[in-house]
Amino acid sequence: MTKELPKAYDFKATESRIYAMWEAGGYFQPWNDPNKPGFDPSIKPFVISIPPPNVTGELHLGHAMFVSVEDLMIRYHRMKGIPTLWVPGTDHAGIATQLMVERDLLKNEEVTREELGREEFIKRTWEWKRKYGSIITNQIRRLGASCDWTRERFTLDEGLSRAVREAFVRLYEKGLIYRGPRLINWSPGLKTAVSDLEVEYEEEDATLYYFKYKLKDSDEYIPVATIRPETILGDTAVAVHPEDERYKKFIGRTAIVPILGREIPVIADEYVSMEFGTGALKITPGHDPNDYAIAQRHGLPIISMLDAEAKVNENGGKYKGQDRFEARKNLWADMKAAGLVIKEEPYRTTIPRSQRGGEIVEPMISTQWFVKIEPLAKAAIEAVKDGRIRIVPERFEKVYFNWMENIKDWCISRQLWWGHRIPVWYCPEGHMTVAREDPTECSTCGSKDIHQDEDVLDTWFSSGLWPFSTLGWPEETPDYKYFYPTSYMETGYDILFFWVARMIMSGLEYTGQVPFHTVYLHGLVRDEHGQKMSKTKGNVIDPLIVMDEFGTDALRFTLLVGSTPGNDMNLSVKKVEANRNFANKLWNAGRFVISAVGTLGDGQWGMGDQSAKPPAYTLADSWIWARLQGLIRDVERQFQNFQYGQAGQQIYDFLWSDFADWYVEIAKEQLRNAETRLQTAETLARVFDICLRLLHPFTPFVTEELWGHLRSALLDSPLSHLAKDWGEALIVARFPEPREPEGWEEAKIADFELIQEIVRSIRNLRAEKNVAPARKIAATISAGNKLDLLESQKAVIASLAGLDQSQLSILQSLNEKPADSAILVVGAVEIYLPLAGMVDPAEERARLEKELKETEAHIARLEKLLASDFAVKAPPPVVQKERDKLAAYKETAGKIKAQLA
RNA sequence: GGGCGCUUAGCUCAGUUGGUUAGAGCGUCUCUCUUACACAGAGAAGGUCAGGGGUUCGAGUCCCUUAGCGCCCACCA
Repeated sequence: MTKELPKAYDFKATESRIYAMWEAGGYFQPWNDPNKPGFDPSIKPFVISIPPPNVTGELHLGHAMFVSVEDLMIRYHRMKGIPTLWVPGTDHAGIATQLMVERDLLKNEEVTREELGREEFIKRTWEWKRKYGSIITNQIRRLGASCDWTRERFTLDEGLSRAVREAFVRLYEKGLIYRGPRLINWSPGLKTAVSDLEVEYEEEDATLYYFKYKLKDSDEYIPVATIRPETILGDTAVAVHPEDERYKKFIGRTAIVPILGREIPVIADEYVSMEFGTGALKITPGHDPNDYAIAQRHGLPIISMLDAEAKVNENGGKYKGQDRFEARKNLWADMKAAGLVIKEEPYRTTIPRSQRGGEIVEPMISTQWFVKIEPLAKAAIEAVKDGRIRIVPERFEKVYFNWMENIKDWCISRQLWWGHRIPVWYCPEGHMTVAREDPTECSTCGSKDIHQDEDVLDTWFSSGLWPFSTLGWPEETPDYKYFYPTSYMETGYDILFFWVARMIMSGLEYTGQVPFHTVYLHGLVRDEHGQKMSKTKGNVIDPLIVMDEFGTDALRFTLLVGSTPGNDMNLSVKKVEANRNFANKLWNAGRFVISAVGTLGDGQWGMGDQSAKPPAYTLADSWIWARLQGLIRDVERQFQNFQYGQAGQQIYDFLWSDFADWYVEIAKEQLRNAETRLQTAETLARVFDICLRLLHPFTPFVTEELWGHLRSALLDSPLSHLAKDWGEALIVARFPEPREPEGWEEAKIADFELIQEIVRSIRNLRAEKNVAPARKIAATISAGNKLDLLESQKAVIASLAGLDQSQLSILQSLNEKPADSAILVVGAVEIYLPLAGMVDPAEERARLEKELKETEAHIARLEKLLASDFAVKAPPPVVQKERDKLAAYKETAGKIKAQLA
């Protein structure tokens, strides 16, 4: 006897215990490990690198989503018997972490990072990381992530830092990294350069300022419009279109910069649009990318007029020291006073804002480090084009190509402290020493007076190396040799460019191989109405709270089922609740199966007669088995096609509808019968076992728990042979293998479906007539050629339809119709339910007539169909199916007509 | 300005080689605390699959087109 399991699944008592069991049991580590004895290099592993969450992060639904999907992929492959490795780790997240520590310092110690100094600040940040870095990884554990924590990495740890240096130096030596002054995106709040990707363009209300650009020695002027008047201070030309009749005459003349009085040329450039604005353009090469390009073409000087905090610098005359917006106001007022203003008008335009701080990004000239990206991009495009990398869903390949083909050089230096410091040293002579190991002298002149570049690298530079740096690269470690390249890269489509594209480029460049062969992109999780979750909107769903309330399995199942690759999903707590109910349903189905197995050997049912010939399986036994085989085939196909949601949905439906609603109900009856008891318990156990295996990648906790109970129940029972080879934990049990359908399956399914229809039609009528569910009623069935089938299923029909079996007679045909009966027709089967006092002949007639009408409509439709080209052009099996349907309808119609006659 | 996605039951969504009565969950209505489960069971109502056109024997599914919504990319002051 197994001990009684609680009526409701208690996930709280289960999850942490199960997870600890897995982790302690070493199940998360690949069974074929190149660092251990007995390693076989010929077995191909399945590998995923985790998208490393920010080390300072707190769990959100994005994490829950990727963990759910990746853990499903990993568990599925592990259960297929493949050596499986999921490498976990965290990202140092330069800007995010630095900001967080700075804020903390300011709050708690009222000290800025500058006051603290670089060295001390970094020390503090490491302390912070040590203190809080495990929060996120523990939260990921809570989601059930079966990653190999013995291989956990951090982007700033020693090995990865070595990888970053190696990568930098190699690129530099190849001439693919260069340093120089360029127009970059400057974030004045963060006081650092950011890459193009880190700038977000939002359409906002702005003002378009029109003013006069006076010409030298003349009263004439060129009208010019701008959104940022303060940049007038950095103007080095006024440009017009060469064919513009209005301004042609001014080309080559000199204009006077308002207030400053500087003299600048009027130039002609075809970039200028005659239709837009005033048709004349002020050129500020130091603070605008287009102007910068024009200045390059015309050899114009470039003036920077803002400092690192976006305050006007010495080039701005009397506005020096003013903030850019302050200067805008003041300059404009002065120009107004000077009579240079034409007008202002409201204008909608896109404003560049920092992805991180949110403040307006300023284009500025600055000396930074860049990666020459084109050769890298070319190889990365090729890898997807020739199929070495497949992107799922496929439409993102187009997005990928579009971005890669228009990619610009990547600004990789950041004026931050928290990150990988650029491995370049300068001597007083200005020589650069680029080295893998910290040098002690200048490699050119030997000077000992060298200092390292102050900047750190963009965080994405190190995450771009993640799939191989975590495995030991640049060392040819056993892990690297065996597990690289990895298999799937699973992540959100929102970081396709930031991360995926860069991993592909760097993987190809440094390792000469694609870092993974499949990219699977999931969508974003939104709230139940499709709104982006945000703290300000207050619609954030916290996965931790959801897990507390409904359990991890419920959350995982919700995220996996009902969403489609690459599509955003709307999540509501209601859905999670529904899936908590599913976990509970599974639990209780399990309790039933376990108790059925557990009571086998106790003699209560007079069992133990091993000499008796094992009886044939019942129709229900065969049916559920056949349905299960179909399910296994479907699930396998869907896993191959990345249709995890579909697969989960189908398992859900099978479990709830086929297994629980039908088979379990029938099993209750079969368990009461000594002849069918053993086989029923066996079928219950075998089917349920397979369900648990199929479901385990989706809902690992409840399945593992139940499987353990089922296993021990079986081992204590006459069915112990079933569990003999099960092993100790479901996590490493074999995933069901699909089999070719056997010949008998289809017929058994059809037979059972007839029984289902009969039962359903009786239930339906009972409900219609308000027959109390507990009331057993009599019935007479005219079975025609289904006599044998129905006779064999008599007990099933009786118990499921609430009939009194002793008053249920099944005959081939009736000589006389029972009086006072409701009549149901299912194909060729007629069912008479003597419901004295409840049957109104007129009502009955009306019901039958309605049914006849419906049936005849079907017949007409099918006859028409079969008379059309369909019969000749459609594939024969499809046509045959319709013919069979028609025959069934005709039979029904015939029976009803006879009743009505 | 390009590109992509979405539009299916009151709500949120599935529906991948096109197969003929379109599914689920939640919600609604009626019964039932039946010895796995009321986090449940039985039954029911509810959709011209955004509009239009086309291909096909057959279209929610493929093609074209229109509209609405959303997203990504892009240097028009």
